Amino acid sequence: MQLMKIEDEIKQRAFKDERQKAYINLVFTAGWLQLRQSAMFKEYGLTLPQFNILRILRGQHPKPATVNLLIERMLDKTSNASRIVDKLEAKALVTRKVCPSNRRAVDIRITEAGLELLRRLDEVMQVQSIGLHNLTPEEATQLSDLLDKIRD
Amino acid sequence: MQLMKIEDEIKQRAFKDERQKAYINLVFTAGWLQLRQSAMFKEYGLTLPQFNILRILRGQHPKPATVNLLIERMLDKTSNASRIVDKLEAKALVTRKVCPSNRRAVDIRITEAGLELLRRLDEVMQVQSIGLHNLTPEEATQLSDLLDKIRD
DNA sequence: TGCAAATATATGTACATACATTTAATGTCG
DNA sequence: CGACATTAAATGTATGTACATATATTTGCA
Repeated sequence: MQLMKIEDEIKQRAFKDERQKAYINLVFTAGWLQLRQSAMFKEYGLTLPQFNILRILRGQHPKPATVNLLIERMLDKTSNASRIVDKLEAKALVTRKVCPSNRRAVDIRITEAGLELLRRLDEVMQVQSIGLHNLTPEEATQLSDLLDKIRD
Repeated sequence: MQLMKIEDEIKQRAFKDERQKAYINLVFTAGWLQLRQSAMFKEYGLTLPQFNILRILRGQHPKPATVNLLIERMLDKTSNASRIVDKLEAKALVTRKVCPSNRRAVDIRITEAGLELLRRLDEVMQVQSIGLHNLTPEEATQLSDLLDKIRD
Protein backbone atom coordinates (compact mmCIF):
# COMPACT_ATOMS: atom_id res chain seq x y z
CA MET A 1 0.00 0.00 0.00
CA GLN A 2 1.38 3.36 -1.02
CA LEU A 3 1.40 6.37 1.26
CA MET A 4 -2.20 6.97 2.31
CA LYS A 5 -2.75 10.57 3.23
CA ILE A 6 -5.19 11.25 6.01
CA GLU A 7 -7.76 12.54 3.49
CA ASP A 8 -7.97 9.05 2.02
CA GLU A 9 -7.94 7.22 5.31
CA ILE A 10 -11.10 8.85 6.59
CA LYS A 11 -12.56 9.74 3.19
CA GLN A 12 -12.84 13.39 4.06
CA ARG A 13 -11.53 15.78 1.45
CA ALA A 14 -11.79 19.17 3.10
CA PHE A 15 -10.34 20.36 6.38
CA LYS A 16 -10.90 23.76 7.91
CA ASP A 17 -7.18 24.43 8.06
CA GLU A 18 -3.83 22.72 8.47
CA ARG A 19 -4.21 22.64 12.25
CA GLN A 20 -7.48 20.76 12.11
CA LYS A 21 -6.06 18.36 9.58
CA ALA A 22 -3.03 17.69 11.76
CA TYR A 23 -5.26 17.22 14.80
CA ILE A 24 -7.35 14.57 13.08
CA ASN A 25 -4.26 12.96 11.66
CA LEU A 26 -2.68 12.82 15.12
CA VAL A 27 -5.64 11.13 16.76
CA PHE A 28 -6.11 8.78 13.82
CA THR A 29 -2.46 7.76 13.68
CA ALA A 30 -2.24 7.13 17.43
CA GLY A 31 -5.27 4.85 17.18
CA TRP A 32 -3.85 3.16 14.12
CA LEU A 33 -0.60 2.36 15.93
CA GLN A 34 -2.33 1.11 19.04
CA LEU A 35 -4.69 -1.10 17.07
CA ARG A 36 -1.79 -2.83 15.36
CA GLN A 37 0.00 -3.30 18.65
CA SER A 38 -3.12 -4.69 20.33
CA ALA A 39 -3.62 -7.19 17.52
CA MET A 40 -0.16 -8.54 18.19
CA PHE A 41 -0.69 -8.79 21.95
CA LYS A 42 -3.96 -10.58 21.52
CA GLU A 43 -2.23 -13.77 20.44
CA TYR A 44 -0.44 -13.73 23.76
CA GLY A 45 -3.58 -13.08 25.80
CA LEU A 46 -2.60 -9.55 26.76
CA THR A 47 -4.31 -6.24 26.14
CA LEU A 48 -2.37 -3.04 25.54
CA PRO A 49 -2.90 -1.53 29.02
CA GLN A 50 -1.99 -4.87 30.57
CA PHE A 51 1.21 -4.88 28.55
CA ASN A 52 2.02 -1.32 29.57
CA ILE A 53 1.61 -2.12 33.24
CA LEU A 54 3.73 -5.25 32.91
CA ARG A 55 6.47 -3.14 31.37
CA ILE A 56 6.41 -0.67 34.22
CA LEU A 57 6.66 -3.57 36.66
CA ARG A 58 9.63 -4.97 34.78
CA GLY A 59 11.27 -1.57 35.04
CA GLN A 60 10.89 -1.74 38.81
CA HIS A 61 11.84 -5.40 39.16
CA PRO A 62 12.85 -6.78 41.62
CA LYS A 63 11.44 -3.85 43.59
CA PRO A 64 7.66 -3.77 43.93
CA ALA A 65 5.41 -1.03 42.59
CA THR A 66 2.30 0.38 44.18
CA VAL A 67 -0.91 1.20 42.30
CA ASN A 68 0.00 4.86 42.69
CA LEU A 69 3.32 4.39 40.97
CA LEU A 70 1.60 2.57 38.10
CA ILE A 71 -0.89 5.40 37.63
CA GLU A 72 1.91 7.94 37.71
CA ARG A 73 3.76 6.22 34.88
CA MET A 74 0.83 5.14 32.78
CA LEU A 75 0.17 6.96 29.55
CA ASP A 76 -3.47 7.13 30.43
CA LYS A 77 -3.51 8.49 33.95
CA THR A 78 -7.24 8.16 34.41
CA SER A 79 -7.54 4.50 33.67
CA ASN A 80 -8.11 2.04 36.41
CA ALA A 81 -4.84 0.43 37.33
CA SER A 82 -6.47 -1.60 40.10
CA ARG A 83 -8.66 -3.58 37.74
CA ILE A 84 -5.96 -4.07 35.17
CA VAL A 85 -3.77 -5.54 37.89
CA ASP A 86 -6.71 -7.84 38.74
CA LYS A 87 -6.50 -9.34 35.28
CA LEU A 88 -2.75 -9.74 35.40
CA GLU A 89 -2.98 -11.36 38.81
CA ALA A 90 -5.60 -13.82 37.50
CA LYS A 91 -3.09 -14.81 34.81
CA ALA A 92 -0.32 -15.20 37.43
CA LEU A 93 1.79 -12.57 35.67
CA VAL A 94 1.96 -10.40 38.80
CA THR A 95 1.58 -10.84 42.54
CA ARG A 96 -0.19 -8.50 44.93
CA LYS A 97 0.65 -8.27 48.61
CA VAL A 98 -0.20 -5.72 51.28
CA CYS A 99 2.81 -3.46 51.79
CA PRO A 100 4.26 -4.23 55.25
CA SER A 101 5.41 -0.67 55.95
CA ASN A 102 2.14 0.96 54.87
CA ARG A 103 -0.84 -1.28 55.04
CA ARG A 104 -2.92 1.04 52.87
CA ALA A 105 -0.62 0.36 49.93
CA VAL A 106 -0.18 -2.80 47.91
CA ASP A 107 3.12 -4.17 46.65
CA ILE A 108 2.78 -5.39 43.09
CA ARG A 109 5.53 -7.49 41.53
CA ILE A 110 6.00 -9.08 38.14
CA THR A 111 6.41 -12.86 38.30
CA GLU A 112 8.90 -14.98 36.38
CA ALA A 113 6.05 -15.93 34.02
CA GLY A 114 5.43 -12.22 33.43
CA LEU A 115 9.09 -11.56 32.69
CA GLU A 116 9.19 -14.51 30.31
CA LEU A 117 6.11 -13.29 28.45
CA LEU A 118 7.65 -9.84 28.02
CA ARG A 119 10.84 -11.37 26.69
CA ARG A 120 8.86 -13.21 24.03
CA LEU A 121 6.94 -10.06 23.15
CA ASP A 122 10.16 -8.08 22.85
CA GLU A 123 11.31 -10.50 20.18
CA VAL A 124 8.03 -10.51 18.29
CA MET A 125 7.86 -6.72 18.27
CA GLN A 126 11.41 -6.52 16.96
CA VAL A 127 10.72 -9.01 14.20
CA GLN A 128 7.48 -7.32 13.14
CA SER A 129 9.10 -3.88 13.53
CA ILE A 130 6.09 -2.47 15.30
CA GLY A 131 6.58 1.20 15.88
CA LEU A 132 7.89 4.22 14.05
CA HIS A 133 10.46 2.39 11.96
CA ASN A 134 9.43 4.45 8.92
CA LEU A 135 10.90 7.56 10.50
CA THR A 136 14.58 8.38 10.69
CA PRO A 137 15.86 9.19 14.18
CA GLU A 138 15.99 12.84 13.10
CA GLU A 139 12.36 12.78 12.02
CA ALA A 140 11.39 11.09 15.28
CA THR A 141 13.08 13.88 17.22
CA GLN A 142 11.34 16.47 15.11
CA LEU A 143 8.00 14.76 15.78
CA SER A 144 8.62 14.68 19.53
CA ASP A 145 9.43 18.37 19.53
CA LEU A 146 6.23 19.22 17.68
CA LEU A 147 4.19 17.09 20.08
CA ASP A 148 5.77 18.73 23.13
CA LYS A 149 4.86 22.09 21.66
CA ILE A 150 1.22 21.07 21.24
CA ARG A 151 0.91 20.40 24.97
CA ASP A 152 2.70 23.57 26.06
CA MET B 1 2.97 25.70 33.05
CA GLN B 2 6.12 25.75 30.98
CA LEU B 3 6.85 23.30 28.21
CA MET B 4 6.64 19.81 29.70
CA LYS B 5 8.68 17.36 27.77
CA ILE B 6 7.37 13.83 27.53
CA GLU B 7 10.05 12.63 29.96
CA ASP B 8 8.46 14.76 32.67
CA GLU B 9 4.87 13.92 31.80
CA ILE B 10 5.27 10.21 32.37
CA LYS B 11 8.24 10.44 34.75
CA GLN B 12 10.36 8.18 32.63
CA ARG B 13 13.88 9.42 31.96
CA ALA B 14 15.27 6.91 29.54
CA PHE B 15 13.94 5.78 26.19
CA LYS B 16 15.44 3.08 24.04
CA ASP B 17 15.79 5.48 21.13
CA GLU B 18 14.24 8.52 19.51
CA ARG B 19 11.64 6.40 17.74
CA GLN B 20 10.37 4.85 20.94
CA LYS B 21 10.28 8.25 22.59
CA ALA B 22 8.27 9.71 19.69
CA TYR B 23 5.92 6.73 19.77
CA ILE B 24 5.12 7.21 23.43
CA ASN B 25 4.85 10.96 22.94
CA LEU B 26 2.41 10.46 20.07
CA VAL B 27 0.07 8.17 22.00
CA PHE B 28 0.31 10.35 25.09
CA THR B 29 -0.37 13.59 23.23
CA ALA B 30 -3.35 12.17 21.35
CA GLY B 31 -4.85 11.05 24.66
CA TRP B 32 -4.11 14.41 26.22
CA LEU B 33 -5.92 16.26 23.44
CA GLN B 34 -8.91 13.94 23.53
CA LEU B 35 -9.22 14.18 27.29
CA ARG B 36 -9.43 17.96 27.11
CA GLN B 37 -11.99 17.80 24.35
CA SER B 38 -14.09 15.24 26.21
CA ALA B 39 -14.14 17.42 29.31
CA MET B 40 -15.66 20.22 27.26
CA PHE B 41 -18.31 18.01 25.69
CA LYS B 42 -19.32 16.60 29.01
CA GLU B 43 -21.02 19.84 30.01
CA TYR B 44 -23.22 19.44 26.96
CA GLY B 45 -24.05 15.81 27.65
CA LEU B 46 -22.02 14.46 24.74
CA THR B 47 -19.13 12.04 24.60
CA LEU B 48 -16.35 12.40 22.05
CA PRO B 49 -17.53 9.57 19.73
CA GLN B 50 -21.08 10.91 19.92
CA PHE B 51 -19.79 14.32 18.86
CA ASN B 52 -17.79 12.84 16.02
CA ILE B 53 -20.81 11.01 14.66
CA LEU B 54 -22.96 14.11 14.94
CA ARG B 55 -20.39 16.01 12.91
CA ILE B 56 -20.39 13.41 10.15
CA LEU B 57 -24.19 13.61 10.07
CA ARG B 58 -24.02 17.40 9.78
CA GLY B 59 -21.66 16.97 6.87
CA GLN B 60 -24.28 14.82 5.12
CA HIS B 61 -27.26 16.95 6.05
CA PRO B 62 -29.92 17.04 4.71
CA LYS B 63 -29.01 13.71 3.14
CA PRO B 64 -29.13 10.70 5.47
CA ALA B 65 -26.16 8.51 6.40
CA THR B 66 -26.10 4.78 6.95
CA VAL B 67 -24.23 3.03 9.74
CA ASN B 68 -21.75 1.87 7.13
CA LEU B 69 -21.00 5.41 6.05
CA LEU B 70 -20.48 6.44 9.68
CA ILE B 71 -18.01 3.61 10.24
CA GLU B 72 -16.17 4.51 7.05
CA ARG B 73 -15.65 8.10 8.19
CA MET B 74 -15.02 7.51 11.86
CA LEU B 75 -11.52 7.91 13.18
CA ASP B 76 -11.92 4.68 15.05
CA LYS B 77 -13.23 2.21 12.51
CA THR B 78 -13.73 -0.61 14.96
CA SER B 79 -15.98 1.18 17.35
CA ASN B 80 -19.63 0.40 17.45
CA ALA B 81 -21.51 3.04 15.52
CA SER B 82 -24.83 1.29 16.09
CA ARG B 83 -24.77 1.75 19.83
CA ILE B 84 -23.44 5.27 19.67
CA VAL B 85 -26.37 6.15 17.41
CA ASP B 86 -28.63 4.56 20.05
CA LYS B 87 -27.48 7.14 22.56
CA LEU B 88 -27.90 10.03 20.15
CA GLU B 89 -31.37 8.83 19.23
CA ALA B 90 -32.34 8.64 22.90
CA LYS B 91 -31.33 12.31 23.19
CA ALA B 92 -33.38 13.17 20.07
CA LEU B 93 -30.27 14.48 18.31
CA VAL B 94 -30.69 12.06 15.40
CA THR B 95 -33.49 10.03 13.81
CA ARG B 96 -33.27 6.47 12.53
CA LYS B 97 -35.53 5.09 9.79
CA VAL B 98 -35.32 2.00 7.62
CA CYS B 99 -33.97 2.94 4.21
CA PRO B 100 -36.79 2.56 1.65
CA SER B 101 -34.56 1.47 -1.23
CA ASN B 102 -32.62 -1.08 0.80
CA ARG B 103 -34.42 -2.34 3.82
CA ARG B 104 -31.27 -3.80 5.32
CA ALA B 105 -29.85 -0.31 5.71
CA VAL B 106 -30.93 2.44 8.09
CA ASP B 107 -31.14 6.13 7.22
CA ILE B 108 -29.75 8.24 10.03
CA ARG B 109 -30.33 12.00 10.05
CA ILE B 110 -29.29 14.79 12.39
CA THR B 111 -32.25 16.67 13.88
CA GLU B 112 -32.61 20.42 14.30
CA ALA B 113 -31.75 19.95 17.98
CA GLY B 114 -28.58 18.16 16.90
CA LEU B 115 -27.61 20.95 14.54
CA GLU B 116 -28.27 23.55 17.22
CA LEU B 117 -26.10 21.68 19.73
CA LEU B 118 -23.24 21.52 17.23
CA ARG B 119 -23.55 25.26 16.58
CA ARG B 120 -23.15 25.95 20.28
CA LEU B 121 -20.18 23.60 20.52
CA ASP B 122 -18.51 25.28 17.53
CA GLU B 123 -18.60 28.56 19.43
CA VAL B 124 -17.32 27.10 22.67
CA MET B 125 -14.46 25.32 20.92
CA GLN B 126 -13.47 28.51 19.16
CA VAL B 127 -13.51 30.52 22.37
CA GLN B 128 -11.50 27.92 24.29
CA SER B 129 -9.18 27.41 21.32
CA ILE B 130 -9.20 23.65 21.68
CA GLY B 131 -6.79 22.11 19.23
CA LEU B 132 -3.32 22.67 17.88
CA HIS B 133 -3.27 26.46 18.22
CA ASN B 134 0.28 26.29 19.56
CA LEU B 135 1.53 25.18 16.17
CA THR B 136 1.98 27.47 13.19
CA PRO B 137 0.24 26.32 10.00
CA GLU B 138 3.67 25.32 8.68
CA GLU B 139 4.37 23.21 11.74
CA ALA B 140 0.94 21.60 11.44
CA THR B 141 1.70 20.64 7.85
CA GLN B 142 5.07 19.27 8.88
CA LEU B 143 3.35 17.21 11.60
CA SER B 144 0.78 15.82 9.15
CA ASP B 145 3.52 14.78 6.76
CA LEU B 146 5.42 12.94 9.49
CA LEU B 147 2.22 11.17 10.60
CA ASP B 148 1.39 10.09 7.04
CA LYS B 149 4.88 8.68 6.78
CA ILE B 150 4.43 6.63 9.95
CA ARG B 151 1.45 4.82 8.43
CA ASP B 152 3.08 4.21 5.07
C1' DT C 1 -5.35 10.61 73.26
C1' DG C 2 -8.78 11.18 69.91
C1' DC C 3 -10.76 12.79 65.90
C1' DA C 4 -10.73 15.05 61.40
C1' DA C 5 -8.08 15.27 57.14
C1' DA C 6 -5.26 12.99 53.97
C1' DT C 7 -3.75 8.93 51.57
C1' DA C 8 -3.98 4.26 49.07
C1' DT C 9 -6.77 1.33 46.94
C1' DA C 10 -11.09 -0.73 45.59
C1' DT C 11 -15.77 -0.60 43.84
C1' DG C 12 -19.97 1.12 41.19
C1' DT C 13 -21.89 2.95 36.97
C1' DA C 14 -22.31 4.68 32.35
C1' DC C 15 -20.15 4.65 28.20
C1' DA C 16 -16.93 2.93 24.63
C1' DT C 17 -13.94 -0.55 22.28
C1' DA C 18 -12.77 -4.96 20.09
C1' DC C 19 -14.39 -8.71 18.16
C1' DA C 20 -17.53 -12.70 17.47
C1' DT C 21 -22.09 -13.99 16.45
C1' DT C 22 -26.90 -13.30 15.03
C1' DT C 23 -30.76 -11.60 12.27
C1' DA C 24 -32.71 -9.91 8.29
C1' DA C 25 -32.65 -8.48 3.49
C1' DT C 26 -30.62 -8.72 -0.90
C1' DG C 27 -27.80 -10.65 -4.78
C1' DT C 28 -26.34 -14.43 -7.62
C1' DC C 29 -26.09 -18.23 -10.22
C1' DG C 30 -27.00 -23.13 -11.11
C1' DC D 1 -37.10 -20.38 -9.12
C1' DG D 2 -34.43 -21.50 -5.06
C1' DA D 3 -30.31 -22.59 -2.28
C1' DC D 4 -26.39 -20.12 -0.77
C1' DA D 5 -23.32 -16.45 -0.26
C1' DT D 6 -23.10 -11.53 0.70
C1' DT D 7 -24.32 -7.34 2.87
C1' DA D 8 -26.24 -4.15 6.68
C1' DA D 9 -27.12 -3.66 11.13
C1' DA D 10 -27.80 -5.24 15.80
C1' DT D 11 -26.48 -7.90 19.77
C1' DG D 12 -23.41 -10.45 23.21
C1' DT D 13 -19.29 -10.52 25.98
C1' DA D 14 -14.93 -9.25 27.91
C1' DT D 15 -12.19 -5.44 28.64
C1' DG D 16 -11.09 -0.64 29.38
C1' DT D 17 -12.13 4.45 30.45
C1' DA D 18 -13.86 8.29 33.16
C1' DC D 19 -15.42 9.67 37.17
C1' DA D 20 -17.80 9.36 41.65
C1' DT D 21 -17.96 7.09 45.89
C1' DA D 22 -16.60 3.76 49.52
C1' DT D 23 -13.34 1.46 52.73
C1' DA D 24 -9.35 1.11 55.29
C1' DT D 25 -5.10 3.03 57.11
C1' DT D 26 -2.20 6.62 58.47
C1' DT D 27 -1.09 11.38 59.71
C1' DG D 28 -1.56 15.69 61.99
C1' DC D 29 -2.79 18.40 65.49
C1' DA D 30 -6.04 20.45 69.07
